[in-house]
Amino acid sequence: MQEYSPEEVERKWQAVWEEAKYFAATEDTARSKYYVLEMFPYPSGRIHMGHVRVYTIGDVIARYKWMRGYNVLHPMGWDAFGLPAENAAIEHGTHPAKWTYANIEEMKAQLKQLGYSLDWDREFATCDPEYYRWEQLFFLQLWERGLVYRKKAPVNWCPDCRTVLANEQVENGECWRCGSEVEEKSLQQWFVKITEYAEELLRDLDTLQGVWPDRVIAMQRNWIGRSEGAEIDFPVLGGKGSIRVFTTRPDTLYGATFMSLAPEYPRLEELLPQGGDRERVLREAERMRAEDPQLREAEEAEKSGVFTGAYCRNPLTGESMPIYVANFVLMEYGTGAVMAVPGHDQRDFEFAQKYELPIRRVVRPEGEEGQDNPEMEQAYSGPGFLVNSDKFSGLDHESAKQAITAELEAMGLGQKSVQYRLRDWNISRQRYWGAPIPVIYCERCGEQPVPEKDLPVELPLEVITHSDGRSPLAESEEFLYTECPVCGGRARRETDTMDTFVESSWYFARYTKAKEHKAPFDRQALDYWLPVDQYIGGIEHAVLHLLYARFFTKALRDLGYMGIDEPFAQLLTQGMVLKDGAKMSKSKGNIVDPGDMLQRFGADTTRLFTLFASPPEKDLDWNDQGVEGAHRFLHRLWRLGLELQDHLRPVGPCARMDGAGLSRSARDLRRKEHGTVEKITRDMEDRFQFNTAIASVMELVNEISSQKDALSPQEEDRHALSSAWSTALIGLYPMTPHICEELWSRAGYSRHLARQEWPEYDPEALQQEEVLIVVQVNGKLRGRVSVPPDAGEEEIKQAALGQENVRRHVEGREIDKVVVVPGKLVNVVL
RNA sequence: GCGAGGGUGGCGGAAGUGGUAGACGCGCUGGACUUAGGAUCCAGUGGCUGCGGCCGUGAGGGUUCGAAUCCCUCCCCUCGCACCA
Repeated sequence: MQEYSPEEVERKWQAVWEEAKYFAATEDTARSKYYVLEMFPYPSGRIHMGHVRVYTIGDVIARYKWMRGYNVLHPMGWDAFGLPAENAAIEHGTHPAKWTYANIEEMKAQLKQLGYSLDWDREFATCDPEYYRWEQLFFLQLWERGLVYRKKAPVNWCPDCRTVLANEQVENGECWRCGSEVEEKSLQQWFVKITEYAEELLRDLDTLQGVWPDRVIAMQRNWIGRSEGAEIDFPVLGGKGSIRVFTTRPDTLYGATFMSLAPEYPRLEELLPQGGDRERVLREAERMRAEDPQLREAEEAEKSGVFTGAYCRNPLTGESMPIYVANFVLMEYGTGAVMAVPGHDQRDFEFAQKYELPIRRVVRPEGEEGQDNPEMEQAYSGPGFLVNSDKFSGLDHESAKQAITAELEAMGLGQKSVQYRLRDWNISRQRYWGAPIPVIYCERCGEQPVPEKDLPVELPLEVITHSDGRSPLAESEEFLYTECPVCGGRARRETDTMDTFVESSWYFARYTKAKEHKAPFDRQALDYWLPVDQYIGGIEHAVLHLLYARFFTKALRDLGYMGIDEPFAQLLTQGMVLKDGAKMSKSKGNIVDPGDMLQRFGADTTRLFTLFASPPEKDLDWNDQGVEGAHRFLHRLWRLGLELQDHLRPVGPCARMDGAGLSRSARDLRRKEHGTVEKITRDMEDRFQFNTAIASVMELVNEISSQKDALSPQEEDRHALSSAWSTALIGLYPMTPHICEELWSRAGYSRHLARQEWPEYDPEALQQEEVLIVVQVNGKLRGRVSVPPDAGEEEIKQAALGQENVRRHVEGREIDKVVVVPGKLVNVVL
């Protein structure tokens, strides 16, 4: 018998699929479309197990949807701009472009070896000017609409990457990419007004409920950080205007006994009274500003501050409140000034204790009636009723928020306000290998957009990259100097490039017509394919790529490019691939290389193990013995296929047949076959539980193995066997397509599995000839009886009570009642 | 602290609406075939047992004829956010 040779089988079928362009999508509006997409890879060199996992999951879905008759789009491309290319260029003396394209070739070959059903006709790399030119166009159009602006601002600087980072790209004060500690720098940067969409980004999360993982929704909600409250003006004594604060607790205004300002508060100096401690206060504020932002922003950090000598007036109590500078007040959030309510805010409480400031209860918890002025040991931030609040006393705190805000509004000293934690997206990067920002600086005319007809602003390829972070663009005279589009005078180009997250914010839309050269999109193709029906990727992009892409979709919609609000109808976040319980890494030396796996076991085994070892969203601990188990199963499948092939008829899966003409074994086999279809369809359709789908097919294969010799040589039984075998191959095909195609053709089929339809099971074939009834006595398992499926309750009951073991347990005792669940069990209660 | 998700054999993991806990696979044990096997095949495999059973899904309580599943109290783990006023 011929040995199973994955290499041979896989090469053969990959060639067949490629030649026939089986997986090229066409805009066929008559058919329902299904767009399945995995987050595209950065071409780092070779693929790793994380790639194998995500693309395998996507491929199973794509192949399954093909079988369900959908017009499937399953494209692939390259997130090709980015820092590693520059670093590699410096290290190996090559050019980022050369390095990148070489990597793409290598990774593409590996993806092909894995047998993914990708539409390679739509492939593109984001570093191609044909791609990023449209991004430059979007930049200009967003700018025109006021959604892009330039400002000097304190930004996150990664000293290792030698570039700035957006807030989303800083994790615990460290660079998301390299882990270096982020520093603060003040630079002129380009920002995209994502905050303009904060409300919509938050609101539309509701539409993703149930189709996106809860935690991703939670993380985005958290990140956007909407807070409802009021802005309140506190007049400064001495006629120096007023200080505006934002608070979520206007109900506690009567408890505001002092004011805290951020050390960066811009009007600080003018608020200080003449003479006295001016210098000392400014020095203290300076010291706080210099504190390590990491430490300063930690909750455990010691609260400290300095009294400014100035006072403001509480607009409702009329009391004067000392103004402090406090290290825990952030300039970036709200107004940079906080009304301090020590009775009901723990930070203010600690501050008040330290500086001996008055602490007053204004919200009394339920059940503490009469205790309006207790000795407080900590702040109370819960619900309750107002006390010590003049005419508002007695109101519940929620109504008091409304009432007090309304009162302030009437006085002209406040109004409702909503604040977000989300900040605008800083997209400037001080790097070479990215899409140039299409802006020209003219000494006379200032910042000017590059005219659309001059796009793309191409990244010059003849440059030298430096290890010291000098910008090659600033050194390239050809790139740098240009004419001002307004006055024609000598002008300079912007030398910063765009954050690479900009490219990945719209690539999914470009696939709908990747070869469109006159515009970013073909509207018809785009409307047909979008949104992505199933998106798959890592959880690490919960507030990075996934937030940016949602924002870009809405922005492009408003620019008139698309008609959708959300880009990804369903999201699956796959778990990590671990080895020995830890993330794979070079330093730990626990890397499993997909290349090795392909060589030793082939694509089908690698895919099968990856899918079988754990459900997609959970982490997967790589297990070499598990891989061998998967390989063993495929060997068994192969041997079985070769043994059966000459006895099979190409009757198709779930073939119609007369149950009465079948032997007992054949009927059992047929029931198993149809039951398997029912089970795996559910697993594939609703929950992407590929591990249990595989387990079910394994059961069917085991059943075929054990029944095959008991079958009669008659035509009817042979059909049952053929049908069951077809179903097994179809069920496994999305996971292990090569071996299944081969065995399928050996089973006598001429049409390939790639074009085969998914079977429909026949509920009648599921009918049991006898059903096993479990018999319990007082809830404990005491026996089993077989009864006809249509047996009535009484009949089942009698059969159960007739069981010998059941009789023994019941003997001599009175039966209280008998619970009969037809088709399932009998419980005799004594 | 807030938010999300989890705790089931030696291991990965199964158990659509409460109804035989442990499917499928790994590992392990015994056997067969073999010069040999880490190949293949067969049988077994939650724990304890006086072989009648008893105990078992993080702990404790509850609802129910019946709970991994529902309710209450608590413990532990993982991830995310965290001085955001």
